[in-house]
Amino acid sequence: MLDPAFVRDHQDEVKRGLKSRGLDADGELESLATLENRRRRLIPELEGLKREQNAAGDEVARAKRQGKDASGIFEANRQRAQQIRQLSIELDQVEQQRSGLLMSLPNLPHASVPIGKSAADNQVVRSWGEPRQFDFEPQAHSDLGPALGILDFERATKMSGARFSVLLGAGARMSRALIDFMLDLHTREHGYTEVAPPFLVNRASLEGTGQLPKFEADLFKIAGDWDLFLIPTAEVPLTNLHRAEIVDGDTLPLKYVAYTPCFRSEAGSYGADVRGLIRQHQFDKVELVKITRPEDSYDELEKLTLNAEEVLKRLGLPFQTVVLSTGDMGPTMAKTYDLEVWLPSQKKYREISSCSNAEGFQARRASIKFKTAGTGKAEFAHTMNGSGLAVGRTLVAILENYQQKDGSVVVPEALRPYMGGMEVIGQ
RNA sequence: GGAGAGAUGGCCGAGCGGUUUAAGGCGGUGGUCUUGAAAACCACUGAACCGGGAACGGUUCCGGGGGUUCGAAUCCCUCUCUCUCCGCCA
Repeated sequence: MLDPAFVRDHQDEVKRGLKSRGLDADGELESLATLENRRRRLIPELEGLKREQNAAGDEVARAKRQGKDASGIFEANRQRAQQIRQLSIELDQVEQQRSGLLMSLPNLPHASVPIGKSAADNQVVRSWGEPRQFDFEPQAHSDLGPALGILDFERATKMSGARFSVLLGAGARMSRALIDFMLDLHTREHGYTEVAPPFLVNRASLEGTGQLPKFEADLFKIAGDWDLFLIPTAEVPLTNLHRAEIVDGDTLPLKYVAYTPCFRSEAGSYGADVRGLIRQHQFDKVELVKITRPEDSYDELEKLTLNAEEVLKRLGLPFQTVVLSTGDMGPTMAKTYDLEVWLPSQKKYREISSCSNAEGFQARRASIKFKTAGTGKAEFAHTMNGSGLAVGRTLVAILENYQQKDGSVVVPEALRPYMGGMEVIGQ
């Protein structure tokens, strides 16, 4: 949610920001301004009446104490009470419409974000490593994996349907090793606190991070008399750790890392990606979340992005980091870096991590505030998150980048201690 | 799943229709005293919104929502959560 006071006082800036996302919200902003005015007329009126009501209550109490009859003022009180009821209903409606509009507006892009219409306008900010030159035609992971007996799509379809997968033997082992490796790196070297959160969350949590109310269709909801959803990312439980809290400013930045499975229904087909591990209804991810002071958030976003990049470096996987253009960014985010890993079979860099600063957008929806002892009042924090990394896609990248001519796969050195010293899969 | 008891400020805890502007205590902050500290004493001690340049003033908030009433922390309904006992269970 945008800051209502900022929207009220900076109409043009807000219009411009939303237009850069390709959204013409002039109509919404006008309605919002009207509601804002009505609200600010109603509140003082209502408060004045309540003040009178309080005074009248004292008067009755005083009279009763003195044994007098106070029923003479009851008629006036009754009329005022009726007026208060009516105004309250009116104010309620205004506030509901107002917050509905506010909740529907996306975040404003940060000034450093390139303006563009789509992913084509994203900009590469740096790259690392050189794509390997193969002296044979590299296979896709969706061929390599099944051939090695470590990946099985057909049996997954039998038990769960399309876009699920089964990992077997060294494949399952490598997935577990990757999770361990990533968690160790981020907790021991990057200072994040490991969290094991629930995989089911309520509606309020998803509203806090911005998945609801707009994107319910992308989520798996639990059947029966439950208002619970499978998490689409650990960003949801981690950011909601401090929902409706005022945290001690001295503890900032808060840094959390969690491994969780992620569940996304995302209807529709995506060509070749449907075949392999790239786009699944269920996938594993190690997620980084930070809650920071507003003035530190862009520094912290840079650090968080580097923390995610470090995983790829240690695994020896070539990648590039791109800053998303205004047209390609998610609606809750003010700035997003994607890490894209090299996939030899596609001869392309493909997204493996997304690191974003939501600024105060989620903090306002989820009411995450901080306050430093002695100095002033509670203030909304900034929140950010990034994959560190998507485990399934990392497995894909390893299989494809470390494959050998005979179809075996070398285990990256950094991962061997986590796999009982295994050096090669499939020999 | 069954039976029962609860939810009050940072924490504990009183209040059960109108001097509650939420008693009292603990904790915290500042001060007095002291060479310093402790103790004692004094003062202050949350959030949201509205008006205002600010100082400040006002309204709301006793788990959430709804109702009864001139008036609700207090009465009624409902939801959520917590605790105790029984059953089941990794």
